[in-house]
Amino acid sequence: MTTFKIASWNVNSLKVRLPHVLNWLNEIKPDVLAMQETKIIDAVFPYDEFAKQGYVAISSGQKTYNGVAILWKEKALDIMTSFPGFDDPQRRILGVTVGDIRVINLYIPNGQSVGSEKYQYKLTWLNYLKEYLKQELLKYPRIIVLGDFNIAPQEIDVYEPLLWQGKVLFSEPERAAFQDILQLGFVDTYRILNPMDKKFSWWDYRLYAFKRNQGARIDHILASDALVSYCRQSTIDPTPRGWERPSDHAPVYAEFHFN
DNA sequence: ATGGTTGCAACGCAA
Repeated sequence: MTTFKIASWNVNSLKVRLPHVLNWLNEIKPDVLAMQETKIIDAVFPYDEFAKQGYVAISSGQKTYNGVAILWKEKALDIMTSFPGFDDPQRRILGVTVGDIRVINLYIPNGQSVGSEKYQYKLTWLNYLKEYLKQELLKYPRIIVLGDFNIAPQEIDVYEPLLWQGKVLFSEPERAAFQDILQLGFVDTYRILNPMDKKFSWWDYRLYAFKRNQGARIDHILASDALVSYCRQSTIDPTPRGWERPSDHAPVYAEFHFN
């Protein structure tokens, strides 16, 4: 029996959050950590700090905004950093393969507000994602798609559905795009294993949102149909959100048990 | 209540 623990965390600046990330890795010891909003270029990525804890890092970063990275205990192959035919300067996707598992780390655009240019970019991005995942499923049966989706899939995933109605992160087109992705052959591991739990992964920095637990579940770990039966646990860990100078997102992680 | 806070980097932008 081997267990495989995979995590995702929007760190909102790896430079600022590095101590939190190192502490959390030491405590939870995931096999893989996918990070978003690293906001750091590859040349100054803190590879050595992670190597001390036994992780190899791959970064697809940029200055100031966006940036994704994956930590893994083994060598990763088939690195992918942008959709075919979409020359996007924003570093938002990182796909890697280790063993027989394909991992796709996402920082889906926030969308700013419904109807804005950034919202349109988000929907366009989601279309490219759908096409890409469709192709990936033909190549790899075992896929984990995880990251900051910036989409709360259902009413149970926001603190006050009436307040969120029609708003960015919860609008119908975004939620429909999320369902379309599941339709390709993926399962939201948190929701299938915790059908009634109303827990959040992100809280706005403003207005004491975390203290009031006014948040949304927008960070997800999807498993392809071939992997779902091996997933035994999918968790949100709100603890680091309460630490000093936190990210606005909590880490999430899922555990798979293989024979 | 159309605010509020954080990170970046530079006096605004993105989240």
